[in-house]
Amino acid sequence: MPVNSFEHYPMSWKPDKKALKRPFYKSLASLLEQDILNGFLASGTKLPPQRELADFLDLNFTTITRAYKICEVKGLIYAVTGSGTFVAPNASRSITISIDKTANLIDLGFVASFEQTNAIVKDVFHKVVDKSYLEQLLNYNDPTGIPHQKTAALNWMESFGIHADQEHVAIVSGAQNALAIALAALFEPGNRIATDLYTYSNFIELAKIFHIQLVPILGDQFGMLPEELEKQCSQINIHGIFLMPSCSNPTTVMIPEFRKQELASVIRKHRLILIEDDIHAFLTAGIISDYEQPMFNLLPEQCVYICGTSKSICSGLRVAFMVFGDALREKILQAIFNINVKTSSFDAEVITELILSGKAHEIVSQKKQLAKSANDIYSEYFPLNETVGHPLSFYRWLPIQGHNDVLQLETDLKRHSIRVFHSDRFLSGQTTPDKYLRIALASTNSLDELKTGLKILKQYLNPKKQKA
Amino acid sequence: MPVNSFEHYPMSWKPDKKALKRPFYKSLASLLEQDILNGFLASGTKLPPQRELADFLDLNFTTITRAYKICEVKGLIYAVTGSGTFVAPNASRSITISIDKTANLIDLGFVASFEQTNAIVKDVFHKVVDKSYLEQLLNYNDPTGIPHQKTAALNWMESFGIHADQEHVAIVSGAQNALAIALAALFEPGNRIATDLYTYSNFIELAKIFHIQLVPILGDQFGMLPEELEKQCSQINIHGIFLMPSCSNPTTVMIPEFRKQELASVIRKHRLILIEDDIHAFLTAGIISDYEQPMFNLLPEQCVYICGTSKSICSGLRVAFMVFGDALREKILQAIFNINVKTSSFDAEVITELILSGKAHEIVSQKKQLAKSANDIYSEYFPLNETVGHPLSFYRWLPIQGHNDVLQLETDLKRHSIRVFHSDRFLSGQTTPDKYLRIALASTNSLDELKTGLKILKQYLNPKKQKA
DNA sequence: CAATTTGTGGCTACACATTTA
DNA sequence: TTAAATGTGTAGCCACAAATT
Repeated sequence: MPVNSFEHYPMSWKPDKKALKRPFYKSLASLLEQDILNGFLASGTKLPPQRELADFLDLNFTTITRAYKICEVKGLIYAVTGSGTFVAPNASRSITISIDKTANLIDLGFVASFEQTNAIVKDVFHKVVDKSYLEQLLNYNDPTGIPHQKTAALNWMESFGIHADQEHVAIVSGAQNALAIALAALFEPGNRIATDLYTYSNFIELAKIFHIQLVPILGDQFGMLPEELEKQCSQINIHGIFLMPSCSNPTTVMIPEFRKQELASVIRKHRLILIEDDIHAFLTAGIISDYEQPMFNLLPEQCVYICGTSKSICSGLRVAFMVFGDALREKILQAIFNINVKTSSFDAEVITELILSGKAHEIVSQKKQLAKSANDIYSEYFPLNETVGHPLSFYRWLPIQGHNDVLQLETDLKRHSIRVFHSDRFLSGQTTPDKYLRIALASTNSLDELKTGLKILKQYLNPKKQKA
Repeated sequence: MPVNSFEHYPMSWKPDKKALKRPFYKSLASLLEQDILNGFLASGTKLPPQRELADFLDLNFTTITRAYKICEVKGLIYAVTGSGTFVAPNASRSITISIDKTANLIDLGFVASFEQTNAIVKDVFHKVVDKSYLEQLLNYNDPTGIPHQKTAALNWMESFGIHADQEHVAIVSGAQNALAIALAALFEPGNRIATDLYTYSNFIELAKIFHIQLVPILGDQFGMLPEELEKQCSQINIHGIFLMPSCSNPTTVMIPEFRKQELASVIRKHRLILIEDDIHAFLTAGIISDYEQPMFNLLPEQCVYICGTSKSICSGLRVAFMVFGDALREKILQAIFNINVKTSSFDAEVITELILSGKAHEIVSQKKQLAKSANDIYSEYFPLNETVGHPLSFYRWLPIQGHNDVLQLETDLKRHSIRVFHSDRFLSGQTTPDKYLRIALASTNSLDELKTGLKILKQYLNPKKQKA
């Protein structure tokens, strides 16, 4: 029997003692999961401390620890030593972001890539199907890419500062696919990966699939703070780190060279595996003055560099390049064979042809121009703070106030024909008081439609000013 | 201190007590892993019982359990209640099978798909690039397939007995990719999946990646034995089952209708999730008299049906169809978005065009003809046992004797310019006394090359007869 | 800065199921 | 058939680390 009565000290969660079956820890975890998914326990709710709940249920407190752990690994709750256990921000729903053309909405949510440039790609298809070696693209050969395709890939990445050889590059089916391969190849369930407080939501979901725990690290305008990373690394066992130095998703933060060096030194010291998603390299290298090199160059033996072509060249062709050190090579190749077998050599050939013919550069400059225009339009509605963020980003990070109910805000805006995502979707760990919206600029059918969307959004967020 | 001295009772493995650091269980697991990977402990070696080792190391025996468990999940060892713990057959190497054109070998190892038919595919490419809607294939839209592509897919599968609607089919990047998606979507680390004793080696590796334990189930000439499945299910908690009813890889066993019914009833009773890999449907439906329907029809709500087009139509275009019940739909779609984002709409369009134009059927009949010829050639060298196995299989399962050292046999044959895989690569669990070779018939550049290969192989396996 | 709260991780105890002899 | 051997799974105990007060 419990020693104390808890009737006077209300606990936020009082599971029915009679509903508990053996094994207790599984049964309790499933009760908690149900109550969270059914909405009885809202995001951010503090759960009873382990010892208190144990006393209430007349169990040993480590049995509660076990139950809480199950829910934590599922991403339903998170625990902070010293302060307690809380219901996670995105506990009750998936935050995977995918395209959605079913409703007739102005899409400021999913980040596409100014699909207007795809007309240029069309021509190249004709050229590729007339190649004499077309038939050689249709078999199982060269699962990581045909040599001349890899050469083109290396050529493409050279302008971003990447230097590698044929043995240390592989062609995979898009950047997201590369992330899945990296997680499968290099991490195990229960491993921890450091990320920015706000990070790419599909990476969060991917981590959930592989049961990898994300450890949010504080940052400033220059990206993740090295001393915060150092602190976490010295406290708990962290295995990897995920960064998008050229332009973080969703915050648009660029990491300058000095910060890259500092971070690299912490990463080196603690032997973390760095996953560098450089999907925005084409918007940054040679354009932004601070940009010197990818972090891969600083840590070649403990880094996977991922360069997707969906944002820069063509989204429908699912092609990305992975570059990796020799120490990681074998594992990554195995994971590629097991998850993809190979990537369509035809798709890779079209990308190759686009690169070699110079059309890829043409597309990139068109996309840059479109990004410039879209950002100009954006700044008409929401003036940019000059000191923060990438000027050509395909999305913007808009601070908002007084809209704490994420689901409500997104739903409300849908009623106004706008699809947009709230910052809580991008939270890698606990919730924060600051709230934002990520506004995709590259997904509308035209810049005019973008204008319409931003106008509606502004009116919604700030109705008084608009009326005046 | 240990109570007994073990100097007189030699244990197969005596870890150095002094090398143990805290935490003991991790330290011990890593010692064991090292000794297995370095070859000090050979496949099949019986490890000391948990209690005995605990006594020797002066630890509690459940600490040993933990250490053993870590290695078991990694696939290094396997435990059998009552009889002990043993080093796994494929502990010290990856058994992923991928194409390898680097050496100049006759490939009887990797199963390709008579790539001679790819010339037919070439023509269709020209037709597709001239489509008016080509540009619509180059964006992020329709991540699970464009409606008319799904219609073609359903059309294609209808002849195999599959009936489903647009909402319950998705296009993914090949059958192996579909398996990865199914495992990611529907299972968790530590879950168990029942398989045949010998099963598709890349599925074994995929299970390792996702930390899913395979439970080998005995079978006979008609496939897995329902009573054996029932026995395992009632003993331990099994979550899923993997079957290739049309033609098991590597054994070429076909499951007849009566056995499908029996298995389905056990699967239904224990609510297993069935992963049905029907990559050989095109060789079976309408050809083999026993074939009536896929198991998906018997268990539509708890089955993922996977129909790859790499073996039947074209291997270089990475396209497979997944069909699933409503209960599994949401999870599978999420996994597709997270692992692939989407599959190239262009590749899917080529497959669609091949299906709609009837060229796919033309390819299939050519492949069947080639398979027939290849099997005829095979039977000249190794007479077929009429009662077992698929007559048109792209590979054969050859019983051998006296070649227990897998690595040695494969290496020896490589020296004779033959690439071939030993049955141990396909073992889902403990080792067996019977030994086989899987002989791929669909991967040589010509049927003549196949003849040469089989001749060398026969000579190697049976030198005396050859001399006579 | 010390005491307290709260979570983490590792080792032990033990009941139980299956297999083998 | 029974006893012994052997692995499985759950719960409890405890030292400790971090954060809060």
